[in-house]
Amino acid sequence: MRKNFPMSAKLRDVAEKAGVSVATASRVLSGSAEGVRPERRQAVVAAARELQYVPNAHAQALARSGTTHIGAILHDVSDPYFSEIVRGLQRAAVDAGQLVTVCNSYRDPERELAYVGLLRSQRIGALILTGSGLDDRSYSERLAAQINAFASTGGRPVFIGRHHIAGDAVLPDNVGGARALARALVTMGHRKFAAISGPPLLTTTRDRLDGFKAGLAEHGITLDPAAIAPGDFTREGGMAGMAHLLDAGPAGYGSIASDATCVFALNDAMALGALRTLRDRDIDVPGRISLAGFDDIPATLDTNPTLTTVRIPLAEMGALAVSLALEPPSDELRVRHIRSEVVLRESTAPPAALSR
Amino acid sequence: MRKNFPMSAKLRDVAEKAGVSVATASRVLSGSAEGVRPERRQAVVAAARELQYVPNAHAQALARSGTTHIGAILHDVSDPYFSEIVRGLQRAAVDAGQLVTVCNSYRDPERELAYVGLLRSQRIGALILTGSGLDDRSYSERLAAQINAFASTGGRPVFIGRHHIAGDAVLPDNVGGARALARALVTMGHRKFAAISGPPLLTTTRDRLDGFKAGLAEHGITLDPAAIAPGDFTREGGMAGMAHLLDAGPAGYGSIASDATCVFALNDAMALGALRTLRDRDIDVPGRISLAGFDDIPATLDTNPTLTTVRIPLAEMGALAVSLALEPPSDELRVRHIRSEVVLRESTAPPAALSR
DNA sequence: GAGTCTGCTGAAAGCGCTTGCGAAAGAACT
DNA sequence: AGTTCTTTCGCAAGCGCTTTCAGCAGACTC
Repeated sequence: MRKNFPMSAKLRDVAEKAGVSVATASRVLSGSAEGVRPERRQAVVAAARELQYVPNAHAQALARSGTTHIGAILHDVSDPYFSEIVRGLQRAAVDAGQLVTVCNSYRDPERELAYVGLLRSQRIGALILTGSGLDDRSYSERLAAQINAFASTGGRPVFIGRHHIAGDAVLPDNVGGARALARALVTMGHRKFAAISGPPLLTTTRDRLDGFKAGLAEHGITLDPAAIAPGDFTREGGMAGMAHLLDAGPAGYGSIASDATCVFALNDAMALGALRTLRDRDIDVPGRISLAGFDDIPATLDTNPTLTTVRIPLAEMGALAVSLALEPPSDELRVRHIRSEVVLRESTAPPAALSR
Repeated sequence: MRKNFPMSAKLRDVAEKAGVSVATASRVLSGSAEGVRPERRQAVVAAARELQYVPNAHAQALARSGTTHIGAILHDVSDPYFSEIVRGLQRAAVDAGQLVTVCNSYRDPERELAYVGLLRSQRIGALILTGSGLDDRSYSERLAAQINAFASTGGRPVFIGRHHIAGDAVLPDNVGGARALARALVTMGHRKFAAISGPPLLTTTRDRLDGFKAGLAEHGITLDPAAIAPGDFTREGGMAGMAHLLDAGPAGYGSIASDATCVFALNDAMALGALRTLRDRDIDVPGRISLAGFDDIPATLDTNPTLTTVRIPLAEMGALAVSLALEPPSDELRVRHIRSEVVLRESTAPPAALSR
């Protein structure tokens, strides 16, 4: 494709026009050499400008065997959680003169694996894998194989928010954050909880749920398994999850909502959905029921009531991942643990009837 | 950098292991040839798998002089407006087997120009420029030069939502949408309006403002220039803009809010911010004042009240841009006009005191 | 003024892959 | 068995750039 086009000027053209050899031209244009007489230097620069010369990055990559490209694989850029991360990634990457290729895996393991291959073939210098890891044997093994191969050829894999297979990692404190949230909620007066969970196989789901349970357990409270609605980390999932809690309720329990005074949605997107369902049914938040999310995506400030959540510094994590990727590799894997922080807002309040 | 690493397997290794020539290996691995005996074919495939062979995309790009990479330059991926577009872009690109490199320009013309160069040097096949164009002479000219050079070497530039310099374009109907919105608002009963504008140099700002004014004009209403607060298309800008309207008010007019019954924020992000300011001051929306935005980003559904806005199919526009970029080039520039649609939600209602 | 350095340059060898072209090896015909 | 087609392959020439290495001035020694 795109053949027989007046191919853009190449280094040779510049060299000819400047009356020097390609070697010299390369030296001045790629900056690597000071050892070129000023006059020629200028001649080359002038010729390059005149010809609108743009170096062929592929040729350069081939010749130098290395690129200035970073690959990032994540669930979906338009999901605020990831787009915040990407923002941090981008910023740090640009500062380091790197370009970023982002790929949406839509949480499809196969697609993710395919992207790893594609990105590897682009000879990216670093690969950043974001999003909860999947707790699946076959997948993990295949991914590990790819990652190892990548790393063994000098590539730098970095994981964000997921169990790291063979690379540095930036991990938010899901367990601790959820536990702290549970504590805060109990302190507020809540005793009966319900939750909207995430995809069962995601490690994030497990960590947050476990942390939350642990926090409750500290106060001798248990989370009834029947009060855990399935969810998928999307807004729609949150809507459905809340509806599930409200309608079906666990067999024999009647509606959960008439029982629980506080619902923990495992991420903000679902909390947003849950809030919508609640509003649609005219259920007062936090009057009748308190609601908390996790992540602290920007939208949590625009809801009414504003959403209580656990803040994790998404953009910073992205930036941190890039800097890890760009640091010279070390012998042992580096893991950066990121503190999470409970942010109490309007969507949670002491249970209305403090009777109990 | 990253030298002396056990470089990953190359085609030659695969060929040797399979006992064939690189030419043959290339043929089977790159699929371009059916003319290879099945047995050898399999031998090559097997060898490739065994060696974990990953083709070097740079070498391929160089040899074929062409890539399967699309570049996209936009304001900021984490801005919902753009992340929706990117989502559409990504989807369409993947379907076409293309990778996408996204670059955040942060609306900085210099950065944008620099990215065009960088992306060109990556020999991307298509370049998608998103976000409002800047109404600046020098910038336009330099960009046009770059774009023309790109196009003249077979590259396919496509513009989304901005005046196209020299490439196909996907344009939302900003003028028409804003006009329709104005009509709807007037029909609802409003007579006095205020607006929160965008960056003055952006064409989008002008189009939306002009459209809105035109809509009002149809009913003999004019928008007092003093009732137009400056804005910057961000949430914070919206907060400030609304505060400006509320506090400062135009000299001699007293507070705009005590006058206008409806505020049009030129995009949803600002509308969100405006809503926040309104809530902070306990000003009822739409009871005391109606509010409308533009774009219909997902977050408009999560506010309370939900936001009246003008819907433009962001994701579709992204996808459309990719398909334009991938179609064989035509002689004349193709321009796809995208219909926008007024979506009335809870944030607008007839003015409380229909006295007037 | 012969011998050494230093500083610039250019020739040329790749980087890993694709592909046009001719050769080899069968297949199909007299 | 000798010819003529087809297939199927491998050779080798790039793709555009970087970088080593050796060459050649001119600047320095003594």
